[in-house]
Parts: sequence; structure tokens; C-alpha cells
Amino acid sequence: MAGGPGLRELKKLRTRRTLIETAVCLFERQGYDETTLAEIAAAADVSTRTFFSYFAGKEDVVFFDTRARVDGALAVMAGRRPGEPVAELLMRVAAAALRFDSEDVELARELAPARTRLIMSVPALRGRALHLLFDVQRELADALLRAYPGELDPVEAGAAIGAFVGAAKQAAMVSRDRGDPPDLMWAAARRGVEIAMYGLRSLDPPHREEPSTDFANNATKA
Amino acid sequence: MAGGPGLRELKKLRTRRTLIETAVCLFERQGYDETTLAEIAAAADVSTRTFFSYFAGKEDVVFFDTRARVDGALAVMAGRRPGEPVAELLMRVAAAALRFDSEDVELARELAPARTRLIMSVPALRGRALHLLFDVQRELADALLRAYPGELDPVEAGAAIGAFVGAAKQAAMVSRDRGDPPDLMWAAARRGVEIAMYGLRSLDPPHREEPSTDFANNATKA
DNA sequence: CTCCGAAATTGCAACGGATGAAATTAGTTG
DNA sequence: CAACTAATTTCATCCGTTGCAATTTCGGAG
Repeated sequence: MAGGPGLRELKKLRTRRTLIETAVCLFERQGYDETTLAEIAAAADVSTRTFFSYFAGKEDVVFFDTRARVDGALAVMAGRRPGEPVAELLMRVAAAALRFDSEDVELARELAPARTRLIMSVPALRGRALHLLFDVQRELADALLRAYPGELDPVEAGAAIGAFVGAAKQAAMVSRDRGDPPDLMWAAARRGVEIAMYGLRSLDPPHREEPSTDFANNATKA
Repeated sequence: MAGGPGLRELKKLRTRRTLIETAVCLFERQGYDETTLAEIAAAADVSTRTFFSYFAGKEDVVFFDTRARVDGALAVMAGRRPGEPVAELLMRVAAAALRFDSEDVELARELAPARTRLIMSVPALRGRALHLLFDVQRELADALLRAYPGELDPVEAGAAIGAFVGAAKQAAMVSRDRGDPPDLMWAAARRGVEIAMYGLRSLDPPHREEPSTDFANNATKA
């Protein structure tokens, strides 16, 4: 034993990738709703039933590397540096989640644009994404709490994660809705994070204090 | 004409309510997945097909008054008082959405506890709720932008809504997950809003400035 | 009251996604 | 090669959802 990965697992890995690739490709070409599982399975040379031994449902094939990405983010959270402020740690976590490289790197990079388009435009996939993000936020809140033992209240940890993620997500969404290119979307997300950091108060004209932009700049090169 | 609502519409309203009531009741009694549309329809004395002329799908019957609530919140947003800070307006909007009374008041009050339990525990319903909330946030961001013409950037408006809603939602969720009763959940949501107002910075020990709690108190009696 | 047109309801058929169980195939091990 | 195990397939079935045609029900005009 221990000779190698074994033909069995290699084959499984191969069909898994084929399944992902053909599925996303078909979704992109002829639409999500217009693509049946039978088609995908046929194109990947497996039976329809087999699809469900690789993915829990039609939607899940699009989120093939989500679990790994989240685990990466959680690991960063666990490695909080002593004395590090909540805000900084969260920025490092966000950066890690974005730059993440799993075992499916090539696949992820290859399908990234199509995947984004699909998630944004197909209601079912958007719904699934929101649901996943929701669960992730719970995990992140838990991890944040563990990263600051005794220093943070559970409710505060949850609120922090909620404000952080919520602001970034919604800001990016607004940007996307008005047709901004990807780099402007990232800028919007950073602005969202900034607002979460300094609070909604900072938006009110009476005491509109211009926050230092150091933070946003640091974030990009982190 | 103009004599009354007409028998036709009365009947429609009646079956609509029956449908909602029996559906939620059955979901609660025997579980969401274990309840078929055929059962619901039979219990409400209509054909299965008719269900779909009242609701778009099985999940939607649970969110029967969402649209009305959202419209109420948007109306409050449109009635921004001159000079009113963003933070205050958002608090008024939140209060309005919660205290909202539609034409289905009785129904809503009667089913409120069951509905909350269902949405929290059934994945399909939780997903639908998140999706609805997402769409609502877009509308709120739009409305907020219109309420402060020329004073607010679209991205900032989105971020504000995202941080506000995200913090409140997640804080309440944490509270719920540890078994808090409803009144403590509301307190958690208020704490979440507070954190969104004053920013995540306020959580960091170095310069942990205790924010005045006036705002949270004002919110409850607004 | 009667009849007509519109609107709501129904029954029917079909499709796609999802699941369970038994049968079959293919890889691994001795 | 032979037995053992895991993966795949086949088959049957359930449920949500949709389109379409037939039918019932209500409202109003004469």
C-alpha cells in the first residue's frame, strides 16, 4: 500500500473535474435552467445518478471550492497575531479568502469569470451563494470569538462579521449593478469595509470627518 | 358598482388566507419537507393547480406579507426629515418595518412564532428569506440614495445599508443560536446596529471608547 | 330573470430534479 | 486468479412546477 494515489481516486478526481467543467460550460452556453442534469451527465460520460454522488444538487457543482476557501479563511483567523486589532485581522482574513489557492487552482481560475456571471445572473445560484455566505458568517463569528478569548462578546463578534461582510458585499453589488469593471468593484468593496470600520456616523454631514485612507491602501498590498 | 368588494374578491381573499393558514399549520405540525402541496391544497379545498395562482411556489406562502412590509419601510425612507442624519433615518425605517401592520395583521400576528421557527430551521425557507433580504437591501440602498440627493455616493449608500442590516441580522442570529428569548434577540440586534453606527474600530481594546447608549434607547421608543 | 363575457378554477399531461434500493461493473488485495 | 469492496448503473418513484384545454363561477347588460 501507500504506493500512489491509486487508480480509483485518480479516476474519481478526473470525473469530478470533468463534471464541473462541462456543467459550468453548458450553463454558460445555453443557460442554467435550460441545461438538464441528464445533459451534463451525458457530456461527462456518467449516469445521471452518479452526479449526485459527487454533488448534493445541481447548484452545488458551481461552488466546488467554497469549502476549501472558507477553511483557509478560518485558518488565518485562528492565527491572530497578539495585540492585533479586530479590523486588521478581518482584513487579513478577507485577503486570504480572495487569494486562496486550492488543489483545483487551475479549474478555479479557468472558470472564475463564468462562475461570477452565473452566480450574479441565475436566481437559484444567487440564492445558494447567499445561503453559503450566511453559514460562513456564523463560522467566522465563532472563529473571531475564539481568536479574542475573553476580550469579545459573542453578539459583538457576530455584529462585527455581519457589518464587515454586509458592507463589502452590498457596496460591491451596487458597483456591479452600475456596470463597473472588476477593479472598481474591488475598490467599492474596500470603501464598504472602510465604512464598516469607521461607522455609519461618518456618513452624516454634520460631523463628516474624513477618515484616513491609509487603511484602504494597506489592504491592497496585504 | 363601487358597492362593495364584490363576492369574487372576497372569496379570493378568503382562500388566500386559508391557504396560508393551513400551509403554515401543516409545516409546523409535520415538517416542511414532509408536507406536500397536494395536502395543503386538499386541506384548503382547492386543487393543487390553484395554489400556484396564489403563490409562486411552495416557499412563498410563508412570506405572504413581505412585500407590504418592505413597501412600508420604503415609504418611511422617502419621508426623510430635512437634516436628519443617515443613522437616525435608518433607525426609523427599521422600527417601521417591525411595527408594520398590513391588511393581514391578524394572520401575521397569529402565525408569527411558527413562521420564525420555520424560517430559522428549514433550509429552503432560510434560503428564500436570505434572498428576499438581499433584494430588499438593494431597494433600501436605492431609496437611501434618493433620500439624500447629492449628499451620498451610491456605493456609500449600499455599504451603509449592508453594514446596518448585516450587523443587526448576524447579532440577532448569534443571540438566537444560544437560545435567547425574543426580547434578548432584539437587544442583540440593537447592539449590532450600534456597532455598525460607531464602527468596528470601537471594538478594539487600545482605544475602546464606550459609545453613549442614548441612541439605542431612543430607538426603542421611536 | 336570462344570457353573455370575463375571470377563476380544475384536470390532465409532461418535465426535471432528487432519492432509495437492488443489480452490475471495476479496482484492490491476498 | 479469486474474493472483497467501492463505485457506478439501472430502475422505479416522489414531488414541485408549468402549459394547456376544459369547465365552472361570478358580474353585468338587456
